[in-house]
Amino acid sequence: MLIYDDLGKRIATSTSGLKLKIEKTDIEIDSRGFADFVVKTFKFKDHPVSDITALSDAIAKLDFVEECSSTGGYLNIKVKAEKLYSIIDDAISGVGMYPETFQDPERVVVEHTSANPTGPIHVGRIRNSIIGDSVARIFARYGYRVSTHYFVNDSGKQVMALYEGFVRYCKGCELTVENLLHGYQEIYRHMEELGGETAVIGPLLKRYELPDVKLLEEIKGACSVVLKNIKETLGQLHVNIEDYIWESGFLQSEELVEVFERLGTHIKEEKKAKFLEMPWGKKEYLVRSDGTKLYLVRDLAYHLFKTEHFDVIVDVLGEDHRDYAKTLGYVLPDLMELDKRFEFLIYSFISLEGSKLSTRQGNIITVEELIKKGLEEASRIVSEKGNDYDEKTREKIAKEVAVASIRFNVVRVNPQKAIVFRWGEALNTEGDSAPFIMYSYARSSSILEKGEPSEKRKSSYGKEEKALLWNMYLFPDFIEKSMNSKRPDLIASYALALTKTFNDFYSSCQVNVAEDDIRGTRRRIVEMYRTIIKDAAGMLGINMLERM
RNA sequence: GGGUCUGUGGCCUAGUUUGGAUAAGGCACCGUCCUUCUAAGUCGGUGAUCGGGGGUUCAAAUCCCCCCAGGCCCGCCA
Repeated sequence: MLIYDDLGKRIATSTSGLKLKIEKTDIEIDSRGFADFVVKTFKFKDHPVSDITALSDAIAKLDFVEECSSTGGYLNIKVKAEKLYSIIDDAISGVGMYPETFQDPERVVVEHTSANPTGPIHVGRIRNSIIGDSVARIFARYGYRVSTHYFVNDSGKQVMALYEGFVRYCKGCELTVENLLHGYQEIYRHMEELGGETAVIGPLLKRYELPDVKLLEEIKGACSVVLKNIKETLGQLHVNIEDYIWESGFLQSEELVEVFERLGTHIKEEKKAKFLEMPWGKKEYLVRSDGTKLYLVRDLAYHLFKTEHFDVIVDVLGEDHRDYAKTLGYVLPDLMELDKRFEFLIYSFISLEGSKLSTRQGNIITVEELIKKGLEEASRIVSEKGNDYDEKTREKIAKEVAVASIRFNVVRVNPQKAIVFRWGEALNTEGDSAPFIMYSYARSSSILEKGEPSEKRKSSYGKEEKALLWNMYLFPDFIEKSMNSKRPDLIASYALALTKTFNDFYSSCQVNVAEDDIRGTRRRIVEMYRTIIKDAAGMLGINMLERM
């Protein structure tokens, strides 16, 4: 959990002795520029005006309240800038961050990406990784003990097609991603002439479940090659997944046995096939008529495994898995009686304008390609700026800018909303973008680097200083909201809004040329901003640069 | 066909959970500001009956109903 001086809560508490008591939820953060906090008093119709006045007076008396005025059914509360300053200053002086994180004993696992290792990761898939990685970072920032998982599918028809395609169309070739992908696309192109999926993959499935250890190893080997490529790509985007859990590991596992035990009498049978019946009428199959097991079983075993180590299990899934998530959300707690928190973060797809993304059909834009173009674009911009940075510095700037831009342009959109991939937007570096944030950070670094420090502090604050302090004060609120709703885009909007208020401050408040007390205060405000914006960007996997 | 999610200026996005004070940003376009700490920036301007229609309410982008358009799902695939 987060620890900070919650002024809204203090206002609510202070009204406990009044006729009109308000809750923290009655105190809203103003978004229209009337005040800092706002209370909608028109909601309290059954209270006489005198109660509202008493409420207003009580709030106005609080030591951190600058002003509390009642107008047109609203209570507009303005907080003292010096209070905001000291709240943030104290936290950063004490623990180096605002707000402070109190380690929660609950263990959280975020499973994300989990793309079939049948080819390089493409732009349609990357949203999963970016959202998943950001959510994991936000949970960790909030105070949970977080781990990340990638569930590697090396047991299904797709990977068998990958293996078989390589054997048939690339016999004797070197085991590379390109050759594997070629074989994979070829086998799907010729599937009809070969007699269909059952004829081609069926025999492999049987051998797989025996299990034929040699086959298992060979398939896993093929998957490893592709997975290595995926890992490298993810790493470039600062997505580092802690554990890769192999699906084949559950084939003969204790967990798999326990899944069947726990499901017990819930399992129905029809023509030797085993299935579960959902309350909404759907049948979910566990075992085929020929005795081979379906993905659901292995995934249930994997989830059982997760409950042995974690308290909160978060799955990041594409919208095509919405119904599947509903199934898991029912089977795990209700049929298997697992008493843990299962949460599903469903996101909509990134589509290509006019065409559909498909690894099988070869219609993809790979993330490698996206990063490459992003790097070229960023390098071009860095050169154009005409700074006197050396080659190494330029490369570093271009790399971080490219990665940050790509991540930001994906993460800033509400996961629920679909994204159409457009090059111009994917690599956007102006306006509402990562470089806009990074640039203001670089400027703040420059301010601190150039001027003289001062221990003196001033006692009054200007409009822009106050606005910046207020927005910084609100940081914990946004961390909480984005954690609770599993929406990293809220952190992205926050970072943009905070940067805008910093830019206002920057353009109207001179720091280094000011008198000692003003300079001392302003430099400290700049330090606070740097700490907070870097923290926020960090939750989105964006690394700040001291200069750019 | 059934289910589900989405629809906000020319384009992209926030606001919808918990209905209220001028619908907020960005891109593009027009104009402003580098002899003040980095112009990837700043300031100003043009531009929205919030998909359409009904309803509830003193009050609707927000809640309810119907319709339209688009995404996704409806496998003994994963």
